[in-house]
Amino acid sequence: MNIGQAARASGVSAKMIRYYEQIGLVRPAERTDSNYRSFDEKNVNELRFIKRARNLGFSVEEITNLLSLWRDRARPSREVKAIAEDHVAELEGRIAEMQAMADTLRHLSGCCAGDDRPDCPILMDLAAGDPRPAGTGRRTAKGRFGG
Amino acid sequence: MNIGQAARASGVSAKMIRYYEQIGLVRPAERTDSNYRSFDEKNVNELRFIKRARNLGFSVEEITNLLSLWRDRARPSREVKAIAEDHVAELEGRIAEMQAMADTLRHLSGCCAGDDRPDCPILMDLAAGDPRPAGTGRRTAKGRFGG
DNA sequence: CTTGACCTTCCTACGGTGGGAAGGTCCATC
DNA sequence: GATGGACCTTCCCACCGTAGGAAGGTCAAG
Repeated sequence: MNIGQAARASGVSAKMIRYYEQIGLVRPAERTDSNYRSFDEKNVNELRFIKRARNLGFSVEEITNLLSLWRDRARPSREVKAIAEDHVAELEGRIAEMQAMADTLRHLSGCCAGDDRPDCPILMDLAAGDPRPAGTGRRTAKGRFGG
Repeated sequence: MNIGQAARASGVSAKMIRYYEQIGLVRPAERTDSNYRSFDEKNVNELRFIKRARNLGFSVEEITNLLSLWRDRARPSREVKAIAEDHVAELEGRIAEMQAMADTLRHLSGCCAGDDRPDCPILMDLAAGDPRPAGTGRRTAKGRFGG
């Protein structure tokens, strides 16, 4: 199986398969005589696993851990659950922050006439409002969902 | 006012002030004879405006527009409101996606014993679940809230 | 005059994804 | 056996916003 076929079969782009190999998320694929990567069903299953985990918002780092637990037939489910719960907590934190932003903006929008006149509570708030740090615990890394 | 003082007064780091100048979000600051940037109250107010807009999740691009509306005393509030509403819609979209992820994961976590045994519905789902694309309209750019 | 706090520019990294160039391979068709 | 096109390879660049640090200049206080 070529990288393109593996990509279509797994839903992970060829570009990303190479990237995942490069950063060590998956083991380097076998190579043919002509240096083409070669994939089997097992590889594709792993890629699908990764794809689904990404769709649930897990970072590559978290997936590294999930993958090694997946491969370990003797893993305690406790460890998997812990990763999942941590991730849920992080998601909830980010949701709460964005919810606060959206709430504030909806309120301001509601106060804004939205007509031809220049008076605008949204701009007034931006110009004079308190800093409003959008949640206290600043996220430090891992800009997920980025372009 | 030095860049450091402006940074403390506005809540925007010196690093970011230089960056905002570089990308054209703010006009290049005046310079002293020794090539130090020099800021006045007006500059600091602008930085505070930016800071608050960022805290509400606006992208630099959106802030560019907000700033020019802010400076334009004759702007129609309609335009400001439109930007705000667009942004709220985007926030809501992202919130919904993350909510779906969190819901799925909470469900799976709830099914997982989380003990020493290896049986784990979370891993089972990742290994065999359907692709579950976490919302249909893939976001394309602007990883906000990143590292 | 030294020390240390500040400033300057320039380069690097992060997360994850895509775009594209330059060159090699494989297969089918002429 | 040549040719063309679909594929592969590696390598570099971009995005967004933020931070870290190096190498060197400046300023004020001791």
